[in-house]
Amino acid sequence: MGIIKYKTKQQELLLSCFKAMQGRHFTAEDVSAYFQKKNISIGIATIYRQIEKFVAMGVVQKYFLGEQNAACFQYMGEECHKEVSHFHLKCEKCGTLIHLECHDLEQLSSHLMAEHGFALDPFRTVFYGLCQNCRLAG
Amino acid sequence: MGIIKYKTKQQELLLSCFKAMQGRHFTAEDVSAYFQKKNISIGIATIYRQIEKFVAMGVVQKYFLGEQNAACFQYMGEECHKEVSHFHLKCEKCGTLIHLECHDLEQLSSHLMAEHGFALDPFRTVFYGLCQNCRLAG
DNA sequence: TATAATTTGATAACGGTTATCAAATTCAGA
DNA sequence: TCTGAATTTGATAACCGTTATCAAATTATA
Repeated sequence: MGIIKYKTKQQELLLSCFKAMQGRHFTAEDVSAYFQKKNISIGIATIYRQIEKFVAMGVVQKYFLGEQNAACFQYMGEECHKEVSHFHLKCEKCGTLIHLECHDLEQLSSHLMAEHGFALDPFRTVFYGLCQNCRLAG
Repeated sequence: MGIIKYKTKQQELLLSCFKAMQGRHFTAEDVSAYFQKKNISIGIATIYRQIEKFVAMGVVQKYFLGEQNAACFQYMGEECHKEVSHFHLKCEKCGTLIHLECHDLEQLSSHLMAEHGFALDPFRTVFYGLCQNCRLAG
């Protein structure tokens, strides 16, 4: 008996939405808007509740992108992809979120573990700073 | 003409509170409680406003510690310490915040700049993961 | 089916933070 | 040291993302 005990059509709807947004980040509000555009009625509480269940199962990843921003989610595909490691850079100026798959950055994990005994969680860690555009613009 | 145009006693009070909390992190609520305990009346809006001014001046550093937690601040001392670079590790399990001054980590900044054009802001970036204690405790 | 367990959804509530705005304070010049 | 303009204060309303509430609807089980 997993986290989901009863299958509902809302869960199916959510999965279809996640697939439509595969590869992209989305907020609970994005999901709500997606269904409104399709004239499908689904309560915001249900969206939050179900997303959390998918997160608990590893089907959806949750990101905490600082300040009082809305939580950000991403569909991880049918199977669990907990092992795929990519990092996030967030521009403090324009707010752009950059996905970064860089092997050099795995050195970081190794270093933190070897020297500081710290097991980095790349899913939750966000690097803040200035993106190239904003930096050059001024 | 800097950020603070008129000197007020509330600013002095806040500075005295910051000094009393030197080295420790605190929330706006902590500051409010500090003054309540001393029977000093100061509005919560003023606390938030003034802290933001000190943050803008670099006298106080602001940290975003994930989820819907309150923002965390730290007094940086009399002078600006914008150049001193230390990183933060936050344990997802026990919540401990570890200050890390490690030169190897400056490689990270260099790498992000050189390879990805990204100017890392170490004050705002928090590394999430598991601290040694929690990792070994399982 | 009938029943119990669970989910849904409208909406109230929550918590940290920001906006509002009249009153108080600060500063500059006379 | 008064006067007036600029700024800050503080009580409180508003905001926004999220969670709690709870009766009604849905789902699984017998």
